[in-house]
Amino acid sequence: MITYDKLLAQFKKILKHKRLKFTKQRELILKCLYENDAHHTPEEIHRLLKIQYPEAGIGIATVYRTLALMEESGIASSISFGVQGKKYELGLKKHHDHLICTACGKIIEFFDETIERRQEEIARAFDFAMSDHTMKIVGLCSDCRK
Amino acid sequence: MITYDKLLAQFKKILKHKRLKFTKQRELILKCLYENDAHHTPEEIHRLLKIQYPEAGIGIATVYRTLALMEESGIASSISFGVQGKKYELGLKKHHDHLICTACGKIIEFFDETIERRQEEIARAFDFAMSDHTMKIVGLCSDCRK
DNA sequence: CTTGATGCAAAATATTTGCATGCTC
DNA sequence: GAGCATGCAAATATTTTGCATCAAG
Repeated sequence: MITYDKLLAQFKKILKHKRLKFTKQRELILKCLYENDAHHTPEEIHRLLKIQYPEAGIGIATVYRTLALMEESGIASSISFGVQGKKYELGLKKHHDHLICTACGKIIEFFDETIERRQEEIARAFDFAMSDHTMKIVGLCSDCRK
Repeated sequence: MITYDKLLAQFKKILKHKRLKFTKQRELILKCLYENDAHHTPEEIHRLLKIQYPEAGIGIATVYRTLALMEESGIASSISFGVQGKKYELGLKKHHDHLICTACGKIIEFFDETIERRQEEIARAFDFAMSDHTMKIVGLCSDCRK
């Protein structure tokens, strides 16, 4: 897993390249994604930030704007889970896919070489320049079947 | 592809089994999904219905309620595309996955045996009772790269 | 006739935007 | 200092709900 310092450096580099500014809010949102490495909605991230850094007083609009910016730059990525809307996670992790339990909401990440390779072949077959791909397996985890 | 009559029969069967009623609105929404076989948001479906069957005066709430019901019963299924929110399609087609062009929004469906098999193996490996799975490949189609 | 379904409008959510002000660079 | 970023509140957009009425079984 990437260290926070490297992540931060990468983020700063992207900001500089886009001539955007590095602000305390952007740093805290990045840190929040790093430290709470599950998948969170913008609301959840906002709530976490208000609890962890109440003095910063980060507004919800900034959270939305920053997450959009991060997704656009590849620093974060989002995935949609049915009803609950978009959830974000850091995007610089190794690529992976998700298993989602419909009962408890648990999310398990996995990586599978066979699937990765096959996706590339399919994109090629349809003459698609693949920029991203996601796979979700939905079901009941072992705990919830007990 | 399933015929409309078969689809309708299946839908009626499900409704009867759930002790729900077969209404003109539900029929029209089903027909709309059948005839416009792309992927549509609830709003789009509502708009189509207002154009095609203005005299029915179907309300947006009914569209939402009916799509939820159909998804729950497997008659329809939804997929989320980034910003644009949930889109619905008929769920009784053969299972398939999607290629999505980020430039023109085109959606291509495909089916791949290797991926299907591998997904089952992965679910088994994590002791997951898989109920559904989706895969999206995002990128630029050949037309949009020209 | 009983009970679920509908449309409407209001409510609840979710997300985006305008703008005055504050902070990076 | 110039210009982007921020917070706030208002504006939008999206989805759900309450309720009186309608219609299917």
